[in-house]
Amino acid sequence: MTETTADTAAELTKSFDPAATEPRWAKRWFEEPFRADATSAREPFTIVIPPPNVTGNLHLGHALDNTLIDTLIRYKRMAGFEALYLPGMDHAGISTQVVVERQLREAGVSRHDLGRGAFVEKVWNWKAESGGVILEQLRRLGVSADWTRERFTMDEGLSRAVRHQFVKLYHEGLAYRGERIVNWDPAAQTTLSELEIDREVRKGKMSTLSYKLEDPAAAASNGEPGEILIATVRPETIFADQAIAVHPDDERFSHLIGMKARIPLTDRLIPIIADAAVERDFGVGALKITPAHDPTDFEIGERHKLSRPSVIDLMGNLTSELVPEAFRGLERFAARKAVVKALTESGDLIEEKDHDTAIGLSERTKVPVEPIVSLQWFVNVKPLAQQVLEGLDKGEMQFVPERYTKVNRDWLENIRDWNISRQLWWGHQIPAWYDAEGNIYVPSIENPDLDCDQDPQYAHLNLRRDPDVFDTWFSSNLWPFSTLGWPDEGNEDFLKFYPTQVLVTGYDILFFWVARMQMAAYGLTQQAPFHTVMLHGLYLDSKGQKMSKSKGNGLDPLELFDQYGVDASRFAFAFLSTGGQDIRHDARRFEQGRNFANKLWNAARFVRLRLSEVVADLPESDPLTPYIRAAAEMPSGVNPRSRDLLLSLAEHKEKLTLADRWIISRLNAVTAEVTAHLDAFDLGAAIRSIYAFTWDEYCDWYLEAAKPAMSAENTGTLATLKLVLEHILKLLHPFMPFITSELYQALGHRRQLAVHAWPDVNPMLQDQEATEAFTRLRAAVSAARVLKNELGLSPQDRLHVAVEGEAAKLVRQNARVVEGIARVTLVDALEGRTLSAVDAGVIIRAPLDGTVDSADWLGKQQKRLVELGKQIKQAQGKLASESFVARAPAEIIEEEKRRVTDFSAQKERLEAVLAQFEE
RNA sequence: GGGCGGUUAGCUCAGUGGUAGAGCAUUCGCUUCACACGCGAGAGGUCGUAGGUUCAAGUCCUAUACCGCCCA
Repeated sequence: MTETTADTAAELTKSFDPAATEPRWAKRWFEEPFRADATSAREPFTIVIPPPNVTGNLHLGHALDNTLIDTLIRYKRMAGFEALYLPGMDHAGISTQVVVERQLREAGVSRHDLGRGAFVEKVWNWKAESGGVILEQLRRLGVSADWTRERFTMDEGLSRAVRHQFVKLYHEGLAYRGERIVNWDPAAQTTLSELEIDREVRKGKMSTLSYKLEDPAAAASNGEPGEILIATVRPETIFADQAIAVHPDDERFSHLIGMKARIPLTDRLIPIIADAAVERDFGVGALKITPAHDPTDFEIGERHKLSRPSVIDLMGNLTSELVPEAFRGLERFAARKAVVKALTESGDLIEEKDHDTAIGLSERTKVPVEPIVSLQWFVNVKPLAQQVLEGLDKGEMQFVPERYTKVNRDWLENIRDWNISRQLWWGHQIPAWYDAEGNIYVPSIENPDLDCDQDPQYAHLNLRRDPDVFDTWFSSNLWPFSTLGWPDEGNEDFLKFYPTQVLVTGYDILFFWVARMQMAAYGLTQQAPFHTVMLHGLYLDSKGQKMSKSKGNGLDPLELFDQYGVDASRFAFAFLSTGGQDIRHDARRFEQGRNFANKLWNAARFVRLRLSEVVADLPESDPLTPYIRAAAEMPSGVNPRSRDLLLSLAEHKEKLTLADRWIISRLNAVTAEVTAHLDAFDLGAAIRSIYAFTWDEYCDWYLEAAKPAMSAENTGTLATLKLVLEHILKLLHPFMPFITSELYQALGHRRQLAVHAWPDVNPMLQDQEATEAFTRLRAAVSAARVLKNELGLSPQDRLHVAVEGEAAKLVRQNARVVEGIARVTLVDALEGRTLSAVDAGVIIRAPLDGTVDSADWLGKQQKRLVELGKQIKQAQGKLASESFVARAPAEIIEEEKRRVTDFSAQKERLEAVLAQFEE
């Protein structure tokens, strides 16, 4: 319906269509990535992404993570930093191997049929074909990553880093091979890390068993003479018992310590020992100690020098000389039943009661994890943890929110040795070799890259390489520096971009990943890997529950992108992320983002439309003309820098209306606010601030106030319209990169918004006078609107109103604005009875006609009077208090005085208005 | 058992010392020439409970209840 000539730019569509905009920019940002320049003089700002699994799909946690990262990166890039967003993936040892093995199984082959070399090749092929979907999904999010620096933990360089790490730790004596208790997955036949285990509470039984004392004359107070009762949830492991433990201060048992008792169903005697780790309240107070099958028992066993025979094999079956023949070969859960039955028959089972037992399930195979003692590679991480703790003491790293510092510390202070070997084929094979006697050979510090079986000095030994690979965390712990070229510390990327500035991730991997990166970084690079750790909460479903595959309550971010748009989703993520709090999914936030995008789109559309209508009539001599014209005739080469323009507008206030001056002043304040929030990593506060300014001030008030001044001669207003919009786009760009890029281009800019400078804050732009005056105008408009509402008028009806009060003059001077926004006509005086609305400094009167229910109206005004009276009394009360006047700061006292004056004036006026109804 | 977080409008959440906020929902009125993914005007909270500090407490301290998470 708007008449546009052929040479003006294409119109923007009536509403924002993410699908028409987002794919174009996403493609561009992938094909022309934001390459960080290691040779620039700019200060670096680096964030490495938490590498997702190569097998993974994008879930909301990733989307949240990367939105926050990209927001910080885009902000810092605009603020003049050499910003590097480094993407990549990890090889996810067990998950990937499980995926490929499943495929093989479907084809009727096992990995053993193929052999190691061929299997690993298969995995690489799988990766090439179907791995890394997640990075493609990530691109939809519009991240400004440097894709030329994409890394994978199995890459040559990163593999070399892993090898160097191991060699160094080995020669320092920190990496060692030994028998320790590990988490064993009997189905996958490998050890697991804690993160690969799902903890669940299941209904189980706690059994009370009777162990007969060697000395029948002795007696424990918790049973019959000659026996001691113990509690256990795993009766099938009694054959591996090495002791019975009681608390040293527990008087029920103190006389028994040092005695022996017989394991039921066997003839074996075990000692009764005292250990403070025993919980006196648990069960009957005494525990059987089975060092080979329980982590706590293992530690107690260490303290008491107990041996640790195992009765459960790697398949999860009972197989040991210690096991009576009747149970030998039984699967562990079948064995439990059989043992319980036998104990019942022998009378040694005293009681069995329901007990909620925490069990661990293998995340990949869903099989209960078996703690077993096994010969594995471990790292003694205590010295490394110590270095991290010292770094924390020196303030070399900060956590946002700060409270996580303590969690980090506690974990580092109570750390256990780390099992790093995995019985898998996919991963970094451990560079350790063994000779016939079992002696260990590891490459030298001087030449870590030389395999021992290739080393001439070992040629005669016929060395065999350890078949195991490292835990995936043993490579992802190097991520902040292995991705930047380490161990080559002379590498220009490493020199420029390490250490990184911020790490953004969920608090759930604080221990697994963050702490391990800290330890690796201090150990290998002698410094902190990042200055700030920004932790966000978990993304929960709308009921507040964790999302999981087993619950089936997962939400697909890609569907949210389809439904609301990516910008809207990013808006929601930022809006919802406050203070590391968990985030409960709320579709309304996505709708809000979508609506906001549309609002902004239409504001821009409106501004462009109006500018294009007047473009032909713009005065050629006016320096603002080219700038205004550029917005209407895109793309244009002539588009002065908005920073300079802003300053020149501030210097030439005569070209500006009150509204122009007000919005520029507000823009300046909001820029300061948003910048401060971003610097404090409070992205939620930043986006809220931009949202409120854009909608409530720019759209609702400024655009309306500017409408009467949108003609060719008012170049100041025309320029302000465009200028403020451009600044909004800049402030919003880190959060909503697609729509802002699109609109910025539509305002006549050739270079994409992402590479433009972040707006400055300039005290010169503050305009207190304009702000106060415009606030009065707003009050007048609101008052007039209230009257129109009370009179039941439709918006088009031109109500005649009169203005009184101290701001009356101001309102008359700006009659055009007030009349335009409120759709009223200002008149000098009104006759007869009037309704009125009273606000700070203004009173708006309108003639009372027959349509209004005056009793209703009067009732409302009476209520208002009472309210005002209360406020006045409250403020007066404060001022009457000696202690308040003596101790409160002067400005607060002034504020209270002002309130009294203000409210009293309002009250008086209202009373005067009401007086006319009293005849 | 130890630690942490939460408890604010019907719902989901902001708000760290100075007159209680947002989005949605709700009531009334609007196809007002950017936007009904919208505009205008309303209604709706003694901020879990009990003490305390302070001129002033949703905000700080102590205790307590309930919900959730982490560690053992």
